[in-house]
Amino acid sequence: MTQSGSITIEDVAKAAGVSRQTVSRVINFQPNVRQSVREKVEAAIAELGYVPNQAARRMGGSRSYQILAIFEKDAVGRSDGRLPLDQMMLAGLRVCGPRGYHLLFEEVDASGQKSLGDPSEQIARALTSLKPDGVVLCPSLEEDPGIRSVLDQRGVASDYLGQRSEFGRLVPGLDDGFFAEAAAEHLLALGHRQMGFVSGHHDPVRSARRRDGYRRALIKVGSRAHGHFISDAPLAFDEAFDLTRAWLTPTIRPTAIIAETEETARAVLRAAQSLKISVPDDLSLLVLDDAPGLSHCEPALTVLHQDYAAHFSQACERLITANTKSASAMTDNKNTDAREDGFALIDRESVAAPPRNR
Amino acid sequence: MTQSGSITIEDVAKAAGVSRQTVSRVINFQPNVRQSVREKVEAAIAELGYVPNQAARRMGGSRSYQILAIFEKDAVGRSDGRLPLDQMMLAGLRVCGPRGYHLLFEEVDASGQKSLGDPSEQIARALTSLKPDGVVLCPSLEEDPGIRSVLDQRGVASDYLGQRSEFGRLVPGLDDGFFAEAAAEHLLALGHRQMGFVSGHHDPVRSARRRDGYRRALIKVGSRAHGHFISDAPLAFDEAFDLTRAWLTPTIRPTAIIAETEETARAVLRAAQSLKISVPDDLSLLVLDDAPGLSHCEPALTVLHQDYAAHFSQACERLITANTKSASAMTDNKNTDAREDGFALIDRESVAAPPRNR
DNA sequence: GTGAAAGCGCTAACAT
DNA sequence: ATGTTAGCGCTTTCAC
Repeated sequence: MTQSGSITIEDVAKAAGVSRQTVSRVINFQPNVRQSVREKVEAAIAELGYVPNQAARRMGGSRSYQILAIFEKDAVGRSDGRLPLDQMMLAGLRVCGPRGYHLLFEEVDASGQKSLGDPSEQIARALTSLKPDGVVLCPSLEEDPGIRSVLDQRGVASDYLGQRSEFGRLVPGLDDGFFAEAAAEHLLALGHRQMGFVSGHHDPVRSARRRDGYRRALIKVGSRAHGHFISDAPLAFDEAFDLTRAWLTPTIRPTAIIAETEETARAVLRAAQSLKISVPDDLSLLVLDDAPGLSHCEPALTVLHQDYAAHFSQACERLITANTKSASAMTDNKNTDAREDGFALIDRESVAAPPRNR
Repeated sequence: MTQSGSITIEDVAKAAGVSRQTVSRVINFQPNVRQSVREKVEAAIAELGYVPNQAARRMGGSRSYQILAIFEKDAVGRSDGRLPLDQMMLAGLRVCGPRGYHLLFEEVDASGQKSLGDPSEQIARALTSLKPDGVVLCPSLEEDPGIRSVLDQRGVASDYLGQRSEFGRLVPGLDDGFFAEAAAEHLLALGHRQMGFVSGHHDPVRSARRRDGYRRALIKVGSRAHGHFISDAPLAFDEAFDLTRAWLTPTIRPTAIIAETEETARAVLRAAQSLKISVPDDLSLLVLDDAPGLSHCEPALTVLHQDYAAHFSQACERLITANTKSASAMTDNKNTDAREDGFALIDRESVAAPPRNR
């Protein structure tokens, strides 16, 4: 069926009795091709099993049908709130594939490798080698001015996971503050007022933004809990365990705790168990980071998590759309910003109303 | 510093006062360039910040510097023993990047999508579009004859995660039998004889191979436990819980259990707890699948896991090496097969000698 | 609406 | 050991 010696656009042109150019127009969905001709070409394509050669497209034209995702070495992984590269990739693949785009990942290592140069040089190299149509900068690379400027200089389209407003301006990057605020408000709505926050995130800056969001939510309803029940930095398991025990021992204690990661959540849970404090009857526990094992805790832990995969695929989509649009309509990108919230609640068994409300 | 209008091989040639071809030879580490000339060219490259254009290399030559990893939709993820795509990608990137290769991932969906055609057609399309130098077929795609034959026809180099011997012949694919055998032997060496095996793997075929390996190990030492303490199919949490309780209730009961996944491990642990059977004092628990939360169980769970990332990066490496070799030395690939075992023990707290041995 | 010509940046094959 | 000549398969630009 499929022949071995590559089938080129030339072959299709010949088979359809048209010029290469017409075939090119058809495969690129460009105008100025009569319907009848288009159909003839499409038939020839189907019959010959023609598939355009990616490298050749890049060579000839201006688009490369490649989008490049760049992430920081330490920012991806399976613990402490790191990015779920696997899920992001799957989501990205599913938007890129059908549109004929390919997705490439590149890791940059900020911790000064000598031979490779600094991160922006690494990226510059990748850009000239690959000439991607767009790049997705994963957190917290979007905050690196050196990288941003390389991208700008080259005029490479870039996008990010989410955006937030900072000092009244919209800046790229996840809105961790809003996210934590939403988490707190979820518990507030249930009636909780004495509410704790245990940090565990690998990125102290993002973690601090989350604590701010949590504070805002509590201040808004006039609770002073944020003065008492909050860790002032990301904690490891043992620290989180000790801190939680300290919170839960006195009579006045939180009725709900937000744990930033799987690890801290397990610590909180164990601390509660050690004190015979029942979850969720006496204490609600909300985790900001999902993991498969969380559904097999006793009780199963309720999670509100940032949907990194959705954020990522949306970034890919925007990049592709911008690329396609500018090629034809070139409508001004007024940045409609109908971005989703980008987080999702998985309601399991660890969150309930506070005791006095029942 | 770095100029915007692309710097090409031509620019370097001019700057170094040589021909394009000589520059090409230098960047490809080919022979027949005088040391002095080589240095002049290298200097020019460094000065101009030249980086070869990937697409152009593909167009001109026969190598594409791309390797394509293909996986099945349902075979990757974070539960039930699925492939850790993120870790594989990182490992792969780290071998490909330094050698100038790029890594692409492609998902195939066996569950008959109409528009895309069957898996081998999807792959055929990717192959003609990308012309990768090699492809890594992830489990259990290596068992699909249709896919293998597409690869063969096109003469695309392919490699796999591991290999095992089957009916006396070496076939591609992970050696799950040997792996489970090793797990059982680890416990056997500690003195366990009554040993259970709880399946939970998403792939029943691989799971069955593991159970066989476990059986072999027990038979080898004359234990009959494999007749009693083994699930006959992959189990979900509740089933694993019930089965384990059934095993642990009578007087004659296993002193060790191998759980295939995080989920089943948690089920076993809970079953033991519910029966007040202490782990590891009365029961050892060995898990075949790691997850971050496993180190925060009570007790922390000991894991022996297949190192998919290592398998994957080794496959990439072999592909690249073969590609490079054939370009210069073309030594016959006698398949030295110095492949690693490809699994690793993470010794935590859930495995100990059986009670009677202490 | 369609076609012809001219590259894109590189490497293979062949000179020299 | 080095240079020259052809392309690779596509898109762009510009004719028609």
